[in-house]
Amino acid sequence: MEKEIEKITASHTAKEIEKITVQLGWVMHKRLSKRLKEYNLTLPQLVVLQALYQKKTPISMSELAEATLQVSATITGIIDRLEERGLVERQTDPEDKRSLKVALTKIGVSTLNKIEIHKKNSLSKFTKSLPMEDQIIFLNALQNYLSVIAEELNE
Amino acid sequence: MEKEIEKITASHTAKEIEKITVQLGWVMHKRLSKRLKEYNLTLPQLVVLQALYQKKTPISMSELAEATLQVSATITGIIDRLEERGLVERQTDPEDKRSLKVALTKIGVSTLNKIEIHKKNSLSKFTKSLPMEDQIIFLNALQNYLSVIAEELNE
DNA sequence: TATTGTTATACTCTATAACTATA
DNA sequence: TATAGTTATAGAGTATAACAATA
Repeated sequence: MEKEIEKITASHTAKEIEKITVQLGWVMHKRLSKRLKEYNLTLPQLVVLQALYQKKTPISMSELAEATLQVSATITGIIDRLEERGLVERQTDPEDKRSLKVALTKIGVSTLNKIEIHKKNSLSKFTKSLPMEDQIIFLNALQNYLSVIAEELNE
Repeated sequence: MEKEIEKITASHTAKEIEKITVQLGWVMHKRLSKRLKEYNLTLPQLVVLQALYQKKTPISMSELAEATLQVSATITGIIDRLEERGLVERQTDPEDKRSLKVALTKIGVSTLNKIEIHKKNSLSKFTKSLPMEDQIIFLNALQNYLSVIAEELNE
């Protein structure tokens, strides 16, 4: 009987966590978009810029598509607009003339840095009030959750 | 000195949590969209349907816009498409001829239910592996975080 | 005059399919 | 033939501004 209750509760908790995560994602999306507007950027554009930043070295269009969970045609459009504004540049690959490497420009990097500083200044009340220990636990759970969800995407 | 380190770490954790949350939001978005495609629905459409479901009773276009963090012109478009497919309906308000109430139809409710059942069956590995106690802690932290972020949006 | 909702407009994102040029 | 990337196409979402009907 105990076990039965726990099962129900576990299923309920799982659904609740998913629900809250979706809501959180929605609100974060709105919140970030609002902030990005000051830099005339969209969320998909930021995701692309961050993927480039994280990889450190220029990567191909197809690698970029995979890293951002986008289709290659979508990436073409996003890179078109970012390149037009000088935030990234397409570099030809001497090894394979079909392939292109995309690189962040100096303007691209400095724009990302400006956004980071902006972020730092808007440190949320949430983390201010939460004990350090709990912050770490929360962060770890988030990372764990993210990796499981991301893995499930490829099934 | 101790305090200095802790400050840096706290700031770092806050940024990390925000970063992971954005990534989680992005991946959840992709994951949900994939699933919603089977129902020929988009994420903004689901957000609208869920807002209507949550309110229990029909609400006006402007209330719907506020609840979903959208602008009224956007809601007009989304409701247009949902109404065309019979998932919601616009009802005139006898009290105020300018206003409209939007209601879920039977088809709308049953579609939401189908999605819920679908969700239940895809119980993630994450919650399966996490001890019940930790699930509750995680859920509470998520809810707390969501409410703080949502509140900050209105500043 | 103020409010409710729509329309017009312009742009971004998105996926699919067809295509070009290499390999 | 297969792969990398682009283009063409169609549709959804988004915000702003102008608008019509009603309060």
